[in-house]
Amino acid sequence: MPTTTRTLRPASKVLPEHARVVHRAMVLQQLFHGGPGSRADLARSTGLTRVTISDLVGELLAEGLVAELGQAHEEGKVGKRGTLVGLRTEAFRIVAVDLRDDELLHGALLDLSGAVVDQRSARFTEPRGEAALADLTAFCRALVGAATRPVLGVGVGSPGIIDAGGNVLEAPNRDWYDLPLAARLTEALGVPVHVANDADTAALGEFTFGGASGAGLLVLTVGQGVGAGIVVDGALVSGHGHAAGELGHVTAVDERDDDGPLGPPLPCACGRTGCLETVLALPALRRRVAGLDPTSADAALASVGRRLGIVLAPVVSALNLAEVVLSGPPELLGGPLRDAALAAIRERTMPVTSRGLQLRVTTLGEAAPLSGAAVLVLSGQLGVT
Amino acid sequence: MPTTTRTLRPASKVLPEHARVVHRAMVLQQLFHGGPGSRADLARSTGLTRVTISDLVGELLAEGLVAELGQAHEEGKVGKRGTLVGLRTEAFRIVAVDLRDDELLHGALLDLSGAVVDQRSARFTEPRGEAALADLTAFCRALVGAATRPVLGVGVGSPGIIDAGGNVLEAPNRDWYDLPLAARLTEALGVPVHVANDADTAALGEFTFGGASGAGLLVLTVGQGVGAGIVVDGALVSGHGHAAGELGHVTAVDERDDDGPLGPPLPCACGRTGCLETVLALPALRRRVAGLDPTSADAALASVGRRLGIVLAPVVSALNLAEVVLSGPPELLGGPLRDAALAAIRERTMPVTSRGLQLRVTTLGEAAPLSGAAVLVLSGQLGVT
DNA sequence: GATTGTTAGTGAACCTTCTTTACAAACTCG
DNA sequence: CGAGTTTGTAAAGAAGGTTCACTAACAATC
Repeated sequence: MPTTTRTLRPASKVLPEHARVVHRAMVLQQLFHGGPGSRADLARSTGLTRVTISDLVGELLAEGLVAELGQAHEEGKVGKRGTLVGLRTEAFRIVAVDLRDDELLHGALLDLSGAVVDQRSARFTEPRGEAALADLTAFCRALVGAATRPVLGVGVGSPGIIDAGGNVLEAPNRDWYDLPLAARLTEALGVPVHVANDADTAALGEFTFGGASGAGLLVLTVGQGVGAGIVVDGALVSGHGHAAGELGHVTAVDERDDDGPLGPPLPCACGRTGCLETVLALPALRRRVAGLDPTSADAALASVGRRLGIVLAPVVSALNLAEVVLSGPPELLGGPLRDAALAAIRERTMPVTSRGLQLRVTTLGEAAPLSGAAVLVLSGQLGVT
Repeated sequence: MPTTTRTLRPASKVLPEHARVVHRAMVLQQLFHGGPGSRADLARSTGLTRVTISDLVGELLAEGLVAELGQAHEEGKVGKRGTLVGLRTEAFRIVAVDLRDDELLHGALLDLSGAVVDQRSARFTEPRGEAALADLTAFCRALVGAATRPVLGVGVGSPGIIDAGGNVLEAPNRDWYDLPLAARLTEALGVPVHVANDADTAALGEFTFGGASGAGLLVLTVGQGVGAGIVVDGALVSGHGHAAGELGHVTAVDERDDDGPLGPPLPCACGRTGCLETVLALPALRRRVAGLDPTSADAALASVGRRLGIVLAPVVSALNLAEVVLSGPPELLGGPLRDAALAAIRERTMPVTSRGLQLRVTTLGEAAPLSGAAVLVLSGQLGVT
């Protein structure tokens, strides 16, 4: 009897063509992360036979997704040289859109390696409701039109609660409720569209391009608001109700913190007080350090970092995370804030938990949300992450 | 192009026989949860064809796992009556062992429905090291020998950090380090053995028998220590380093809580102070309420509940959990403690997070850890959860 | 009571995809 | 140059699913 993995609820049946999809994805995944290789190399790294790999590669060649790159040259190796096969990263384009900003639509064209080929922005005529959707559609259409190569798909990172099918359940910022955004855009553009929460796309971007281990990753996006995307055991956590990662409105400042360096809990847009967002969102951070001398500013940032660490400690412990990534301006998040957060986490969790923990600021910078949206497409269309 | 689910890293190849295993598990799963049904019923609920189901059922009949139970009788339905097929829950036994106690080994024989058929305990001659392993082996052997039906497997819930292969990475209470417990026991007993962390087995038990939704479940085990098992998106969270759920040693009481009803942070066995365990573990709870009149005792329990809620709030938010279950004595955990914890969580998280949240004490009672260990076997051997 | 329509279960033929086996081509090394 | 390796592909075989076709059993209706 085979030792099954500890994955419960298999849910849906398995057909030969599903196996094909999985194996295809494995080949693409290997080429994506491992770079070009011979068919024999692919066979070894995937565990499939050379025969099967030949067949799959033939299929991918026909679709134009991969190309033969000539002979492998390795000195001192006996035997026939393999034919290198590589992903044609330059032959396709991905459209990525970031909807986090209330005023500007941010978008980019990327190739399959995730490199940004073209980047542009547009102003919302109206950032809410059907008008916003119309703006978004036009923006996407323009990006798709600007592509000089076939477009593999469109990835959109949007604030709000979004299910796995790309339906926006609620996005107060855009006044969207129960909007089948992916379906609407797919229909309008004639191109596959994938939509996910902006923090989730950030997490995907970090997972794929940020060198994240994938064993347990939390990406905290710090902007107008605060959100989080979580990858556990190689999969995004969506949560019951698809609202996982809503860390921005967890209480971080108590009444009893009155006397502390942070001052009393501040009122939050959500109607409560002391939410993490009231101290960690960019406007709050900027306000807090404005006009302070460097030493005081550092102390102020550290006090925010400490509160962040206190909120994160239970999450890090519960999930035994390997990595926490702060996504936002490094000049605010990178220094004392990060250090204080990490110190607080270490202080408040077991060594076994904090021992392997990394806490760092994203290395992807500005492009992070767009890279993540691109991963949405890579994952959805090619099975590559 | 098929819309793949958002599961990243397919990892391993898919063969026809894997498909068979999955489909077999789907049939068993349906019979387990849905009770007996005709082959046609199974075809409808699994999505497989009647032909395939016939084939699979034939295989299961031959193995003795299922039996035909006569004709289905439904009034007012046209057509031939189906032959009911049901799991032979009485025909096999599962051995479940709970290693949480430092003095006693707890074990049981269960049938495939999870009902306890026989229950027994034994005293450790020595609860640590190789001696403890010898005790455990003998105890298991006795249970397996006592079974009057074929034993499907042995499930063990143990404290400590345990990987998916049943290797105990570290279990200080038993002085076990890097012990391949599942392999050792399998070899000694000649029966498949599955081992997991006690909190994880508790979570599995709750997931399977406690009517948990499965969309997001955290089971907090409160005993000598405090641990947690987490099921997210239908799978146990193991964590980088397999140490997920280590909530017992998250700081829950701060220095600044000195003046509060809980008093100053207490020293913890782990060397730090103010850990959740120092207020929530059973000894701590009992000590706190000892000799108090009911009103004061309730207040004391509520103050502990509040600290628990504060620790859980970030976790509940981050994972958008559907359900938190407290596993332990209901007389301590059920009343004011639970209420205060839930109140604290509601107070400190967004409505969208707390709205769908259930917080309750386990309904499985004493049998919870053993049921969970049994699920380990059901899951490992039959794919049923 | 015969007929009609529906449902259950199974056998036969076929499809897909993987594997095993076999082989030619290309390369290194002695 | 022969021996041994490695690559890539063709042909045959195995596993497990599906569709199609059929028989059996049953309710309802004429």
